[in-house]
Amino acid sequence: MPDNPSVHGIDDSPRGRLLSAAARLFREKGFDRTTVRDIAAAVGIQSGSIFHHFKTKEDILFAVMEEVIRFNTERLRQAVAGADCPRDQLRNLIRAELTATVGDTREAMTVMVQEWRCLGEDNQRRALALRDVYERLWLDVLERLHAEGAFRADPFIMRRLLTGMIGWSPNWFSTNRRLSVDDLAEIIVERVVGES
Amino acid sequence: MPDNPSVHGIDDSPRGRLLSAAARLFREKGFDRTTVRDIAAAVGIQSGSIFHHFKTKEDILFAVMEEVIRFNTERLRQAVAGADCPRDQLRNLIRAELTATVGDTREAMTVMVQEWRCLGEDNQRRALALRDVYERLWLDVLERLHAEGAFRADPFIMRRLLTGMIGWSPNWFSTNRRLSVDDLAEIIVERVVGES
DNA sequence: CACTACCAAGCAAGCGCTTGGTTTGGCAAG
DNA sequence: CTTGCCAAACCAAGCGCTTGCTTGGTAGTG
Repeated sequence: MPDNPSVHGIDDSPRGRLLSAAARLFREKGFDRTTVRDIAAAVGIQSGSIFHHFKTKEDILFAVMEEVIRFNTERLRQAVAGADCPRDQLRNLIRAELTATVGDTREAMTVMVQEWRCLGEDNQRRALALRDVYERLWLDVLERLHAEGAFRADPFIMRRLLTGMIGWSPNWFSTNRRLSVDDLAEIIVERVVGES
Repeated sequence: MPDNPSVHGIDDSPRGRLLSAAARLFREKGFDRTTVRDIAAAVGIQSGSIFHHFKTKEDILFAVMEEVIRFNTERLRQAVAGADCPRDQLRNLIRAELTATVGDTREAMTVMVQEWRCLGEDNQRRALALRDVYERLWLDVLERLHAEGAFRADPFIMRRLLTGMIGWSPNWFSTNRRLSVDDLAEIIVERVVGES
């Protein structure tokens, strides 16, 4: 029965332990290559017992995504609330999403980006609704910066470029190197408002 | 027998038609959710007949990736050769990779980014070797720009941010909108050397 | 005794791949 | 012009295995 470092924002009920293990496995091997037997073995139960907690395998994936979106939406809210001017809010947002992406919710965030299409239509719609709230927080700040003349490009497009830069980072960023999350955040800020 | 728009850089031999169909399906449904029966049906043959052309299903995936890397490495070479100063070379590189990513080799490029882990170890190493050549072309130009003082950040990191921005674009960029590939390329250039 | 959490066993479906044989197009010998 | 032949391309059938999920029952707790 291997131990499992739990993902931030998920409790350690049986259901929670299942979610953390699933998030890790989904990231390592992908949703399709992860079997319910893998997940069960990771928390030390029989494969059939999973279906006492979740109706289907896809429901596990959706639950992982739902938890991580809710947790990080709250994190973004505090990031915006923790600064006064839009420029500092942007820095906080980038730090927050970077932390989510390469830090404490890394597993689940990666899963959310990469395994989107493994959800059925209904679950995709439900997840999209949650994502809209999340994206609104970004756009509000970016639109304010744009209005101030901090950058020329369309705020929607700027957000897409940011999503790309930040979303790709788990593929190369390593925590134990010279570059810290704050360092990287600063570099990304400069991609938006220019090197001062 | 449904018709299949062939991917650029792939001929229309039986093998080539198989590759184009596979690239499209891999992108739409992912490697794991695409069955050999799907691919066979897309080109109008029996599932078993596929293994006359490829030893395993994974070999099809690798072949798709190999073709697209070779084709686009050549494209990058011409992009660099087609400009004199590093700044124009950068613009050409961004245009070229954008074209590859949202244009003619869109299917195969997306597959290469997303289905990397579906390759076995050997094939991953072989693909990585091809990618190194591709990345060298980028780094040469970025290092020259950095030496000129066009930007402060580490060229390696700058390349990673560019990979993220460009690699994410197929998830939102639409060909038939106001924004052209060249427009987007210009916006991305400005993320590197600043808005003039 | 009810409730949550779990086990042991296994089913039906779908998967990648194999097998042995058939069709097809080109091409040189008679 | 015909014939014989070969290799490439393909078919029809199905094997062995894995998959998600079901079922019927049990241990522990308040």
